[in-house]
Amino acid sequence: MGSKQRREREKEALRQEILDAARELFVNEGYENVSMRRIAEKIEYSPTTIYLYFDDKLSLLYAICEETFARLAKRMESIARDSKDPVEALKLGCRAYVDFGLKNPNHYKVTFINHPQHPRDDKRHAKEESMGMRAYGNLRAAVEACIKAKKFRETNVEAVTQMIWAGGHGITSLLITMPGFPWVKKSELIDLMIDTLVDGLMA
Amino acid sequence: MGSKQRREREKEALRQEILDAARELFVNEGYENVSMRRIAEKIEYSPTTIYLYFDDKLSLLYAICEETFARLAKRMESIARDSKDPVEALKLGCRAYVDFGLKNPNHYKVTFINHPQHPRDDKRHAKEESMGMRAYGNLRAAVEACIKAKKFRETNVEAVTQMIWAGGHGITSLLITMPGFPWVKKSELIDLMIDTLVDGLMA
DNA sequence: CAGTATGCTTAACACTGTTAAGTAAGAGGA
DNA sequence: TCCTCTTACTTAACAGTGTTAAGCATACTG
Repeated sequence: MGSKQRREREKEALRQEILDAARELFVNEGYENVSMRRIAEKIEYSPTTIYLYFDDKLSLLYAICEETFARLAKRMESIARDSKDPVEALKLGCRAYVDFGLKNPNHYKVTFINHPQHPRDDKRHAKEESMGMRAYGNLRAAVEACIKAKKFRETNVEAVTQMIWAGGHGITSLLITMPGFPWVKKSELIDLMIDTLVDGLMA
Repeated sequence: MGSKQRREREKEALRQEILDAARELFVNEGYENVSMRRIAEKIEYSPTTIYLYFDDKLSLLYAICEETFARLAKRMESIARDSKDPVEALKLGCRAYVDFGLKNPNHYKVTFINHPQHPRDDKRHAKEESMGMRAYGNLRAAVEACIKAKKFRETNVEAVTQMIWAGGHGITSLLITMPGFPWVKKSELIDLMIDTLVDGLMA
């Protein structure tokens, strides 16, 4: 009886179909501008069908964010591998992070800016953010490499990592959420931030 | 006929009452968790009465944000006045900004993080953000003073101002939106950011 | 072939922001 | 004082939201 396996395959396929539809809508129009009914319409099922595959709208979002995080983490890892100089690697990693955010603004919004948290959110949180933690770990490793190579002066690795993250996030999020503001050239702003932070950390 | 004036005074009083109720609810529970009906209930009027005083929910929010901005701008200005050293003034200003955000997280969320923009948003935007621009102007002036005093090396004032803002905003927004993350001590993180940026900018 | 489990849908609930229409009270003029 | 008209507010409703409970076929199992 391969029928059971086939049905399970079909179930998984529909799950993916829902995910794909939701991702496209979320990314193009933003999380809160997309209704469950619209997602359902897109996949040509009834709205309630989605609830057979996902707990709620937020879970749908979390699942998509995980994918996104995975892509980001992968990119950061390949940068770390390909670079020789640890400082250069860190800089490239930061740029990659910001660029990633600017290229996927709605994704970024949803994962880092709005970051809607479930009411009564326990193990769910930790699990969904595993990929995010992996990306954070990459950044931390890059910082640690700079310190080990004596390029940075000895300091609290955790704090420095978080500060650099905050620097990148600050630029990314402001550029995304306030597009009407008279910003200077984006790349100038990004480079200035990264260079200034790194300069300030130099031994 | 003083009756006309009296009625106008009463109208203004109700407007303030609405604003006060909305502010308290927004600040305590967050913008999107508060419904017009709840605000109405609090002031003991029907929900539609609010629409006689404000265009919509977002306008209510904007009005409140203006007040908040004004407070922030005032604080920053007094810091600028009281400090002698321009670099110290800049540092204190940044700290004041971050502290302000952390002390009023829901206000900060609503003004800087979510920053909901009206669809078909023209002069409204510019006007509502006048106070924000004033605060930005203060920061810019502080940066300019550092450059004029030859403490910072000559650079693009606009870019440096925006970078510093992004640095402060990055920390503030991350601390607010991801309270579950294993952050290092807040004050350590804030000081590290400010000191590192300023060090990186020093002549 | 009967019975049951599976996968999906229809209908509904309790909300949301917002608008149109209606009502009651007070002001202004004769 | 009486009538009219404006002002301030309310009630009812619309169109939408996320989500759940109940029902209905289809397909699998004994």
